[in-house]
Amino acid sequence: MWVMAERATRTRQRRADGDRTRAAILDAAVRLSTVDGLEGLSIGNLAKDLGMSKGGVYAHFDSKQDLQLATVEAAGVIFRSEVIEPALTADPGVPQLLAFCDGFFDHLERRVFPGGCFFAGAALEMGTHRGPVQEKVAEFHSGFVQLIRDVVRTAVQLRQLPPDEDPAALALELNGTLLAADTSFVMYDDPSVLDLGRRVVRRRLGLAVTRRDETPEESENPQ
Amino acid sequence: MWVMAERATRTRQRRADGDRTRAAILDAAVRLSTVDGLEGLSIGNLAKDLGMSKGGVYAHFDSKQDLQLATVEAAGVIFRSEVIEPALTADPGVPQLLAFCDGFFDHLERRVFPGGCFFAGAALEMGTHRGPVQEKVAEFHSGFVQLIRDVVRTAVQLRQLPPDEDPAALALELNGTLLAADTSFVMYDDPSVLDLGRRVVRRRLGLAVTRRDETPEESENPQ
DNA sequence: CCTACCGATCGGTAGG
DNA sequence: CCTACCGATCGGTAGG
Repeated sequence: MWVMAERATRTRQRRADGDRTRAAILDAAVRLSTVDGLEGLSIGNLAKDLGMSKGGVYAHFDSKQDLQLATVEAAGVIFRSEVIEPALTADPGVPQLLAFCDGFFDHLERRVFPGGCFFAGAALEMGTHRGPVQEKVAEFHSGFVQLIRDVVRTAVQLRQLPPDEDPAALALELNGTLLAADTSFVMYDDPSVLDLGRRVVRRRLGLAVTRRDETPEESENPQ
Repeated sequence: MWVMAERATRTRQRRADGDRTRAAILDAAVRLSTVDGLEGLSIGNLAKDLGMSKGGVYAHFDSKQDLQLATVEAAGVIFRSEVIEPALTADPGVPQLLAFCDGFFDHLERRVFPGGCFFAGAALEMGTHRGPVQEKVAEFHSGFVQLIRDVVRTAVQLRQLPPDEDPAALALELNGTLLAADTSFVMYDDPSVLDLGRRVVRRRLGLAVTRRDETPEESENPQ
């Protein structure tokens, strides 16, 4: 009896170690791939970063593509927990839209990913290389855009936005502002573009923008 | 006398051949790098694509970085002639802003670069790799953004846009819409997102958006 | 999870 | 503009 228990414990322990190692590999893979890209990520570099051998990495992933797929998955888990889920606790409609965007700017500023938004980079890099990895990135991207569209639709129903507001159009605008801010932030390493992004989003959602040099009233379009 | 003339002709001919080869290399380099990235671009692949040897490529470029710098330069010349310069023939202010954006959407649709906007990809890829290449990409990027800001300022002066319009904010919004459209276009290979982008830009610039299912009057914000 | 190895390709050079 | 080569690294495998 104790033999079986002992063996079960050992198996559980070993699996737990394996899972921890796998998680550590993926954590490093997500980090490195936001800097070097999903293609630029190499098993050799990854192993060196972790202080282990290439064979050790291959014990957890059958191929580079397998590693890339798991890396996209792991990045999605991080993005969901760091950006999407916190924003979903805000009130439905415009407050949630604002929370998505602010959460995005914040995750850049906190450098959740050292090379900027994982999915912005992955989308442009893998968009030209059709295959399972591109499909997984596209799936996440379209899910995020669809989520924004749904919340815009809710905001319209709640009369927080005008009835003719096109959800797809506003989703493109908001997503675009996030992408442009990410690009400038990565390029110039300057957080001031994130403040500009925050102001743009507030104005577009019809919210007051407080700046030192103007009163909220002046924000109204006088035409 | 004829010897010098002969030699000059030969030299000119040889230089012309060399220039033509160099231009052909850069044309292929721009094309390949929008698909594989500026780092993913390899001298071997480039030579194979051109049907020449690696040594032939190294006869024109001292190093990969030298090739990358020339590739960014060549992409800039293409982007200027295909997008920026045609737009500058439009009337100053809002018409020029519209022309920049329409020109950008058109250059995607015409597949001037097979892998989408060269600079969108290059900015995200090289943003995390500081050096001469990143600086050249950043220089072009900031020049484009500055150009948009200047034209917004002109539009405000011409009273085509409200006096409180923030040039930096509108530049971020327009640039963002272009980036979001590029990302979706590359990812899903679907030109319909370009039409969505065109509508978004027109609306943001206060221009009539004609759609089958609504009159321009309905586009006004009823709040 | 390791060492030791495979063929292919990388950026780059020598010499012509 | 070519061939022939360099050391380093790539993704991946074998065997333990």
